[in-house]
Amino acid sequence: MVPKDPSKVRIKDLAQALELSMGTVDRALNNRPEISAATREKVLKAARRMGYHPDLVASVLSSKRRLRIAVNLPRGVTPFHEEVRVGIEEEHAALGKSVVNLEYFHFPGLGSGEMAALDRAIKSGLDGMIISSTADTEVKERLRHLIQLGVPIVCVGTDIPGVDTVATVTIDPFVSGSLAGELVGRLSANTGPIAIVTGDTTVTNHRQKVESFQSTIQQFFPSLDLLPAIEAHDNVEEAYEKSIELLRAHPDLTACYISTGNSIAVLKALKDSKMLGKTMVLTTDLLKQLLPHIRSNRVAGTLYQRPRQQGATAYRVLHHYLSQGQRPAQPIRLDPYLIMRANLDAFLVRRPLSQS
Amino acid sequence: MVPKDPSKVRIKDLAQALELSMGTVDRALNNRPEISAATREKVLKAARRMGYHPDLVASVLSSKRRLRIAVNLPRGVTPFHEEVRVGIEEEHAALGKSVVNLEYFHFPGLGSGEMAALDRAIKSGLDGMIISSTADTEVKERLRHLIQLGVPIVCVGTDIPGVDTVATVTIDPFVSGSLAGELVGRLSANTGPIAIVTGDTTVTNHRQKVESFQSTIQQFFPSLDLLPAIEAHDNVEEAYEKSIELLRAHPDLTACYISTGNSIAVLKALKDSKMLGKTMVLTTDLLKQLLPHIRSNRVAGTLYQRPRQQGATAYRVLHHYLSQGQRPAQPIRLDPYLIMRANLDAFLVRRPLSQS
DNA sequence: TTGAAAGCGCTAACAG
DNA sequence: CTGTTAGCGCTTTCAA
Repeated sequence: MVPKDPSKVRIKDLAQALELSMGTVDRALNNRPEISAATREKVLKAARRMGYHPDLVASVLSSKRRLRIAVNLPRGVTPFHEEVRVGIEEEHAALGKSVVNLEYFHFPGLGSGEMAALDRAIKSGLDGMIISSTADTEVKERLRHLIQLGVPIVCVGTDIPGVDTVATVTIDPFVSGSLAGELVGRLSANTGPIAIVTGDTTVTNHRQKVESFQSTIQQFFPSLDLLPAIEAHDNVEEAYEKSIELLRAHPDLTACYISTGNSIAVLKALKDSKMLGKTMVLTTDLLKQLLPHIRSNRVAGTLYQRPRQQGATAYRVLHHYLSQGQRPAQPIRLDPYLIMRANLDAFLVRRPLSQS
Repeated sequence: MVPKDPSKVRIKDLAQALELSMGTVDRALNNRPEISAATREKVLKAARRMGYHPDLVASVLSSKRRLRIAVNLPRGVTPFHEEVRVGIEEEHAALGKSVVNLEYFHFPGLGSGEMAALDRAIKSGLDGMIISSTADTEVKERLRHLIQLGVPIVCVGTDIPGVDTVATVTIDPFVSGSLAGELVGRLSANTGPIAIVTGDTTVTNHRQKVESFQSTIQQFFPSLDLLPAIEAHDNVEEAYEKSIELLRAHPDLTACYISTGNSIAVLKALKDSKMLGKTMVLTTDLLKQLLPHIRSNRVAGTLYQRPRQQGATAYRVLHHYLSQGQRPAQPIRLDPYLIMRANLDAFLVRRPLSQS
């Protein structure tokens, strides 16, 4: 242990140097309204010159308020979001629960009850919000409104086109897509048709994955026959129907890259078309039902999206923005983990899968 | 924002309930000596009963001391450790510099000056320490002594056999080794000799990587001819000599997995033996000199060890131990990133490589 | 061994 | 618009 740095510049020091009161200095430093522009400038300049840095600990202790972060996520349907929630919770604990109040607003599924949950959250008053992607235009409208009111929103999992979030945390679509391309190219026969099943190409993140995958195949494996991307819109039926159709048109499908969470439906279509085990399959999620397929190599591998880390990072970014006012310059992109037959069990040891 | 929880139990509440002073309660709660065993028990019981939880923010603000964490790492030789340092620094900034004082004790290389740096650190007094692996028995002796004095030590990068660190942060050797095995098995011809170059098999982490790799090959690719592991002891000359020897004995080497940071020397040996581009190579680091080899596919891929994340995690774990007294039950293991030709550039975009 | 009281640096309520 | 002052919950003297 060591004594606190005595050379540290405090509000009191600034106040003395400028012959102002601590209250005034505080007002200038924290952008409070009750102060003249002139004094504010003077204070800010002095603060910069003297090297003032706010002491967050003291600030938190002193203010009788805590930040309120709302978490709007579907509950009980997608394992991805269950994991995201765990990550948020863990980071919340690590960063100190005494500073932030976490409040969950669940809804039963993507697109159902989302609006109501959002309205509840808004009504309860909040300083920031973590959400997952949404395609609902009405929801988007509300989000834009929230942002206008100055409430920062962090989106986790995908981006939301048309909504100016403070940050967006996703898997790196370029790394993911190009690695998928490389693996498909190397691990499958080097001729024949290659399919890619995605969510919705109006979502930037989805589109970038597709494009990276495609350009990797074109550049390094030109002998493969790249089929147009299939959009399944995160819908089980749609994914199944379109996959069946695909397999009818291409009964010799060499490989299939499922770039968002639709693997189960696609696998079912493969099975029903008697292609399971013949077509090389690369997925991006890690569901319980997927494990036997990976073990038996019917699924060559999965580019795990690390939902827990995504949740933790989203929380952290929002926390940082709320306490320091800095938003990340770039979208935040995590690198995927490659999980295959051999490393699956070593991976799972440290990472109990949530049910479903 | 929301008012602070008014139902929170404070020291003052305990004091009032027990008809003691805040000072006495504080002494009991923090294991200070100047208190009778009887009152201490009474206080602790009441604290538990009433659900008291210390407010760390207030505690830090009030105490005139800060934690002192020493970082003992080589400087200017291994890019790995440069990155580890960046990670430590970032996490330090994120977790609040006002709580901890970071102090660096550098030394010029693994095994040189390490002892002196350690002694300087010890003499300066410290609450915790982050170090990297060491093979030096004299250094280990000192570390054990430090631990006996109650100074927690977190080891980053590898483990230190025989030293009871509070935590050890490494890449997951099982995931890493088995994934390497899978990739070697799938991406190389399925016959011929396979080599593995490691550091030092007395280091648990190194041994586990080797064993995972071997058992994966044996289980899934039995037609490959697995050669005994080569130990290079993180020494450039040794790595080169032994590789040359290896290649003389096995001029048809199918693949080579370099499981610790010796890739450059091994690649030089491959080149000098005219085998570069013929033998499939899998590495674990990401040096500047390696990039052209990855781009040209002479190196099939690298299982990146994420040194920055390792540093950040090490800091975080130590911080947590120092403030909460909890040590992780298990060694902390990160999963590697697979980097290949196609995703290399997408990966580097967000991650400027340090020089050398 | 215990109690009383003065801060840590900042915020917020109130007065001017 | 600005100044004054009383805390936030805990630690740390200093006195008893």
